[in-house]
Amino acid sequence: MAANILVVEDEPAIQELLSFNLQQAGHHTLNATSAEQAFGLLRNTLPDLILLDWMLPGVSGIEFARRLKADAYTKTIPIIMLTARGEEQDKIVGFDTGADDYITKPFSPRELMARIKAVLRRRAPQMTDDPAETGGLRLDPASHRVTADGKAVELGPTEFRLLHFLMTHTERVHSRSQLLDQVWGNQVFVEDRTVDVHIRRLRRALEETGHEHLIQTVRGSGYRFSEHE
Amino acid sequence: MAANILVVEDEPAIQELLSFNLQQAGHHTLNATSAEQAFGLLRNTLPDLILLDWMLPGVSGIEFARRLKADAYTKTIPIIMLTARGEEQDKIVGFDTGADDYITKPFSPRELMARIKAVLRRRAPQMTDDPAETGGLRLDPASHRVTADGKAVELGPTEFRLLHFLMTHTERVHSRSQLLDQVWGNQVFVEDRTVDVHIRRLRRALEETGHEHLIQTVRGSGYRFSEHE
DNA sequence: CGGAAATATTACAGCATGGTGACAAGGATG
DNA sequence: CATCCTTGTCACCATGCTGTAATATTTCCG
Repeated sequence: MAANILVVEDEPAIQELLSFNLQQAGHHTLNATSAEQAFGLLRNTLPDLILLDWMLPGVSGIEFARRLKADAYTKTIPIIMLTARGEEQDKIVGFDTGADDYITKPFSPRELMARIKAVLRRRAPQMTDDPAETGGLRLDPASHRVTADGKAVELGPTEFRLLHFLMTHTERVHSRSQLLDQVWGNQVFVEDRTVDVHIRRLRRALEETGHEHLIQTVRGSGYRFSEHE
Repeated sequence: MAANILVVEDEPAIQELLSFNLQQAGHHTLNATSAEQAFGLLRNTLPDLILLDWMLPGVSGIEFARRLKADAYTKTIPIIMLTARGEEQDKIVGFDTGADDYITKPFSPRELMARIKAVLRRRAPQMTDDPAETGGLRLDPASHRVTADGKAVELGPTEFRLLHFLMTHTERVHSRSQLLDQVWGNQVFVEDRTVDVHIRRLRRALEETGHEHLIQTVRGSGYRFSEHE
């Protein structure tokens, strides 16, 4: 868990309710009461998910979502729409703007949490605390442990995050800059080549148990985590 | 157990019934017959849980709950709602205000106690008086005693609470700020590094019997209680 | 085969992080 | 009032982690 979630909601009571429940679940929250304020916050940090009220004073929620999806920097951020109206028509329009999910008031906190987890699982599996298990490796985010065939693997913080991302996005090539974005964060300025070094460190740690073949180089493209070959 | 429970209920008969059962179960009770009176009591002490009647003269129970959840000082207190109406609609609104559970009159004392225990366990397992036992350590909240392989361990109050929390949430990394929230309380402002010092004090106390390995550092993340390694 | 481009590997300096002991303020106790 | 205990903070130190650059190796292609 531990995602940064931006809540855009003008009604203080609901704002409070949402923030409280999110924090209870271990997330960090950013709060905005209008689309304008939200844009200001987005200039500093990009959240992992946005909870967005349908109806907002000034720029409406739906217009806000449209703008986010039009901007390359923000268009990948998952959005969950909140609305008082439960009409089918609205849902369709909501999805059209790029909302990833939809929840109608009144809702139970339990349901909201379930949807958040579902969206994060789809868009950013490494953000949840579900254990990942592939090719003899097991990585448990909750206890922050990695084992290879049952034996403990020692990793530094960056290698841990790197492996976590790779294990939740297997059988896929990731370029160095994609890895920097996903593992380091999209605002960090670091040499592309630095990725090579951390891949090296990760491989060395996996050599202990002979699992280094899981981390594969794709010449000209990047790296891949794969069970095959 | 031994939690402080605030009962907000205007009907004397039910008030009496609740208080009696709660005290029977070893809890301390505070009584209020209206939301106004309850607010007065909250200025002095924050209870561990609130039993709240849905219908109250003056400010209604649901409005009372909403206000509690809007205040940073009280918003973390679990609330169990009492209502005569068993309609589904009510339940949904109840959860919206942040009530943690729901019970409809008439109810059996047995059921009520079970729900109270469940809520306390969910919100703060270390608040129940179930003894915790792991890796040779035994911590008994009721007698406020800790033993390591049968030998007594001397701990200060903070170290006791810290160990209690860790033993009820093992095999999991806790960041310093999570520990501050859970062990110190979320209204305290204390340096993150203070946690280190108390971890040190806890470890030193456990060194006497060679159990200090149970408290593990996860560099860059926090601390963990674990039997392994 | 020769050479260029891409990747692997190593070394290292700077920085971040956690461990530790000391200490003063505050509270409880007698 | 004196004393003891607890608590939070700080300063200092040791260690681990990180990014970069320099060097070695591999791969690809004419």
